[in-house]
Amino acid sequence: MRKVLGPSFFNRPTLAVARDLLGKYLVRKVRGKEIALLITETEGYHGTKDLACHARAGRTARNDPMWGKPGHAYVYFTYGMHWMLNLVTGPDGFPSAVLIRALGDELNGPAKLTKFLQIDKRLNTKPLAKTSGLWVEDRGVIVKRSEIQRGPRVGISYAGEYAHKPWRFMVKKKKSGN
DNA sequence: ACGATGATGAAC
DNA sequence: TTCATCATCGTA
Repeated sequence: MRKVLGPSFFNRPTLAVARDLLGKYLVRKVRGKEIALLITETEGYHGTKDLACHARAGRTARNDPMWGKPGHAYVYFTYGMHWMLNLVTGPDGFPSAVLIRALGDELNGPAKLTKFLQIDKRLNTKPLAKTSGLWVEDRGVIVKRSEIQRGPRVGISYAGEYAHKPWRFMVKKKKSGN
C-alpha cells in the first residue's frame, strides 16, 4: 500500500492530523533520489487564540501560508540558522499547521530533519505533491493509540495557558536492542 | 549553561 | 529604525 495523502487528509482538525501523521512517511525527492522517512513526532499549532501559534499576530507576510489551503508546506526560518517544516491543516482561510519534529529515530529535532532533507524557503507555500519534491505517503503502517505519547509542545513557555496543552504527539520509543 | 546568527513583529 | 525575541542545536 502506497498512497499519497492529499488535501482531504489535511483538511481536518489540526490535532487529528498531527496524531494521524505518526506512522506516515515524509518523502523528499532531490536530485533524482527519493528519501522516505517515518514521521515519529509532530506538534499542532491551531488558530489565532493559540498563543504559541505564529497566527496569534494575525495574518502577516511570514505566516500567510498557514492561512492558505490544506496540504501545503509552511517553511520558516528561526534562530538565525534553522528551517522548520510545517504542513498546513484545516480549511482555506483558517490558520493552522502541524510542525514535523522528528523522522525515524535519528532525525529527532525539527531543524535536523530539514537540514538533512534540504528543506528551506524554496519549499514554502508549495503543495505537498510529487511535483514539489515533497509529499506524505501512507504506506500502511499502523500506529496504535497505546504506542502514541502526548505531551506539551517544546520551546513555547511564553504561551500562557497554551504552553501546557498536550498538542505534541510522538511514537513511543521501542526498547533498545530491538 | 550558553552562543551562533538573522528574520520578525512591536515599540518608539 | 531599533530592539528583544525566537516552534533550535551543538558544545561545555
